[in-house]
Amino acid sequence: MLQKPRGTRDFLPDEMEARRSVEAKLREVARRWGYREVCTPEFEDLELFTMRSGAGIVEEMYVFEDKGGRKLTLRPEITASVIRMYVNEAKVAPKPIRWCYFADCFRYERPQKGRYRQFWQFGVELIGADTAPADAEVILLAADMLDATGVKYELKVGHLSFMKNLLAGLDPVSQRKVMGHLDKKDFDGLAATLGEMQEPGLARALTDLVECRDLQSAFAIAGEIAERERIEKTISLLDAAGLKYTLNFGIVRGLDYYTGFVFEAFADNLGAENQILGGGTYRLAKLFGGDDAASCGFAIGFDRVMVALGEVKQKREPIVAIVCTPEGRSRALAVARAFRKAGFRTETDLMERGIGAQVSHASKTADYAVVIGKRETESGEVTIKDLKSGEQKTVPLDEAIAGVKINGPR
RNA sequence: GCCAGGGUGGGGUAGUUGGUUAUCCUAGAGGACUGUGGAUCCUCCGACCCGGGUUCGAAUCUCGGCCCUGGCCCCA
Repeated sequence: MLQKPRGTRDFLPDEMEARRSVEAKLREVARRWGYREVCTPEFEDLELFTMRSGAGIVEEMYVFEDKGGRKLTLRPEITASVIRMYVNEAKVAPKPIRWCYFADCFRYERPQKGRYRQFWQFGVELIGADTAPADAEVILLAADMLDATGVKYELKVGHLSFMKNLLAGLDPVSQRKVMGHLDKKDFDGLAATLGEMQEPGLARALTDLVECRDLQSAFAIAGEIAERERIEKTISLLDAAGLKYTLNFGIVRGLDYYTGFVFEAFADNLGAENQILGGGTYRLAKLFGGDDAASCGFAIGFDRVMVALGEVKQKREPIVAIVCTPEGRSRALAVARAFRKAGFRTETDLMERGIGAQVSHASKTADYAVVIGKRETESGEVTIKDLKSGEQKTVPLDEAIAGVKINGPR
């Protein structure tokens, strides 16, 4: 039998309804903050991603050549595409630009809990606002969106300038190596590496910085930082808004294109892959041939949020099954039309079953059965049966519709 | 790429010191019945992940692959 490709999933209606419901909550929050949806191609020139992250990421992507010999790739993330789109289409749009997206991405990695080869991201990008209120808005929006889904998480906020300041004396290759240790909290490896570099004194400062949880201490450890005022202003805006977060100056996030604030959120109840959101401030537009617009954005790992939420009880709408005898069938269609017009999900028998078998089927798939037989056709009424309690009554159509409206799903 | 544990009808399972036609529940289809059959009874549908090996004989033992679950690496 044919199988779906490794790391992909099929979604049955129950799961799709749950996903769409969470998606709708995210969309609604984005809408309220003024972030409007954009859409970019599912595949892009390979160069778009290698330009930014180096040739190494080719191993982690779905790369292919089209019939014209173009090197293309299924997008592994969407920020790069959005910024390319900004440079191509919207350079002169009034700033700030507030955009969001919800779309699937592809990475060729080993699947595990919360990690799939096709996965969905809900992200936002704020382009062209290089201020403390801009940074604060994006971080607050991130929290607002996660809160809307009901997921339990911890938000960590950091800023790269502290670490950059401490590492300013090292060459880029050494910086990268040191940050690798810090990202993994590998302090033994850190001390060893710095020892080799004749910089043993740095180990203590970096360890302190990574464990430090307040701004004043961080400044004390890292020394004077040019962005100090901007950082303090942003943090005070977060505090004033009552945001729940912890400061963490060990967040690295690959550094390649992040320039200032970086933040991540982690779900409490996931496995090894528990990061559900990541973002920060960055400058990518210039790399893609545009102006040097400052940007700030994040992406939510939608599938991980769904895993973290687990089996959530969905609010369900009532389902009506029309049950009829052969002589009632044509009126049954009119009755079904009336229920649908009233907004209810309404299904009729397509199997030409007997009335008993229809009720039997309805009891598994619906909340109400509306019986249209010879008697109802003659009287002009309908018999409505509550499939949970078994109670039924024969009433005018309007009354039956009103009853479903009042009582809801059973 | 590496490690561990798994893979039996659509879902859930029994069966593995090798031995008839692979068990049961559920779901699905059909019938009896023809206004509640949502019951009861009957029938049908449908599985040993794939391939090689050992054997008279493999779901069972063995090797390889694929896939699943979780972990490592990575995580833009």
